Amino acid sequence: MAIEFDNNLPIYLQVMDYIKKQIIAGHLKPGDKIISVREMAAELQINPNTIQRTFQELERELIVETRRGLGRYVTSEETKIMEIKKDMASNLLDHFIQGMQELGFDNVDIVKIVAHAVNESNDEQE
Amino acid sequence: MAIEFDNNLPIYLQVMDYIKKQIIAGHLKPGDKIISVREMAAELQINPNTIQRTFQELERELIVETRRGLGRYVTSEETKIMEIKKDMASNLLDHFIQGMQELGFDNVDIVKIVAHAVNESNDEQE
Amino acid sequence: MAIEFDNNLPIYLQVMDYIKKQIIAGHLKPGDKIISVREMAAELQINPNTIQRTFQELERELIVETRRGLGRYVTSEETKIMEIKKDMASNLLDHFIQGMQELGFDNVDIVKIVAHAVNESNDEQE
Amino acid sequence: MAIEFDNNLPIYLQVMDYIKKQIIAGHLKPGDKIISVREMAAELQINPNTIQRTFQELERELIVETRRGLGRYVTSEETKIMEIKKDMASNLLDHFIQGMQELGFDNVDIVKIVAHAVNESNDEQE
DNA sequence: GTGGTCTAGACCACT
DNA sequence: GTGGTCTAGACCACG
Repeated sequence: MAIEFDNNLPIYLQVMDYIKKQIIAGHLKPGDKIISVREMAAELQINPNTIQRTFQELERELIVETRRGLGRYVTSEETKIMEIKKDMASNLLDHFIQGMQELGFDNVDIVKIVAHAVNESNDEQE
Repeated sequence: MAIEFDNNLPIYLQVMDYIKKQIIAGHLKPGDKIISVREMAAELQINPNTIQRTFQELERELIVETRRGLGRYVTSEETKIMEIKKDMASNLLDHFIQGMQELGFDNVDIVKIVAHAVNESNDEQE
Repeated sequence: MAIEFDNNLPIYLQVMDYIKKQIIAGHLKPGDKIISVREMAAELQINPNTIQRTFQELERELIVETRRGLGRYVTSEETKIMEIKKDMASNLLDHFIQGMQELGFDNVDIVKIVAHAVNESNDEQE
Repeated sequence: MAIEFDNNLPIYLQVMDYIKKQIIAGHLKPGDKIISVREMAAELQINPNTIQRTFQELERELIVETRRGLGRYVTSEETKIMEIKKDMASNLLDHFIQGMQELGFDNVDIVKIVAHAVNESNDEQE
């Protein structure tokens, strides 16, 4: 449950990312109640206000909804969740490929490198 | 020549990255003289203090060296440059693969997605 | 029967307004018995405590009176009701005119705009 | 420069409104530099964080833009400003007319009342 | 000097 | 108990 924080990025953004991934991975399902701000703050060892900020932003992105006095819930719109997954994947991909190209790798290299890395990670799993 | 800045990341880190990529891509060669802080500040529309900070860090990483009275130069150690390239590529790769796995893509998916994206980027270039 | 709540305003104030309007519009007449807190809470999808608070305030404003063991009733003083109507209208009017003036509309503009809006609303009704 | 705050509405929303009106009224012109968060906080006797929140929202609405280390500026897009004016006027109008209708005033009444109020305010000015 | 973020702790409306 | 807002004061990156 602990997040490894990157000091160069606002915490609330990193927690947003963390929660989005929890949703996409299915650990938080559409319509699920989300633990309270105070609880999550305690678990992640972060100030409640920072968690509050996190959810404020997630709510603005329609990923989460608040019910007065009851708590917060994951949006029940499955399409929204698929959309987030696509967006996040697409961002990762663009960032990676553009970065590799700027480092002078050509397309063939890039595919090879990924294939190789993936095989290694396979070996580890076995 | 303008960098698109991400407001959520310190500018000096983004400029460091930019310069490293210039070196690795060969636009700045080992031993090359680097333009002055003021010049670069003007080009990138950034405050000279921030550029100064950038070079301080690059110097700490032994990528750049200052010769008193002469200016700043790219390190002439080619091995150092190869090392940076490897580091940056490795960071990109790890970040990408870890992220994709957290989103629930398996290894086969990941390779497919990259291969597909790379082909598209080929088409654009033609 | 559902109220559209403005999240930025206390609910009990919004329900007070709603009930006052019901009285003024004649849907609740002087001396009428008011449905129970529980019933209203269920209808408006609000917690009974909040409805309770609403009536407390309405009682303080002498718009509603509690008869022990019998329930709550709309005040039977017609003058009181006229007074409320005048107050609410006057508040609406002041708020509107002051706001429009702050936006730079002069008096002639304001009358024109209202006349125009009212005609449109006429058309819709036909 | 002092705002009369309504205790039932978040301060940051009231300050947002205040600033929008300043812009629409021309006291803040497109492209103008806005006084610093700390300064405005001192003037309005509000905590700087609350002002910060105000501008965060105004920036999201594209009414204000931030230049790193330099300060905040009113958007230079005049169309945006006209748009805000129209929105705010339209909100005021809708709120007023709907409210009056709910109080049982018909369209003719409403126009009469506004015309009368406006004449009074004219008399005061003379 | 500027804005951006974070912590700490408080009060409120609502369930 | 929940979330929403506000205050107070701190540190950081940037100019």
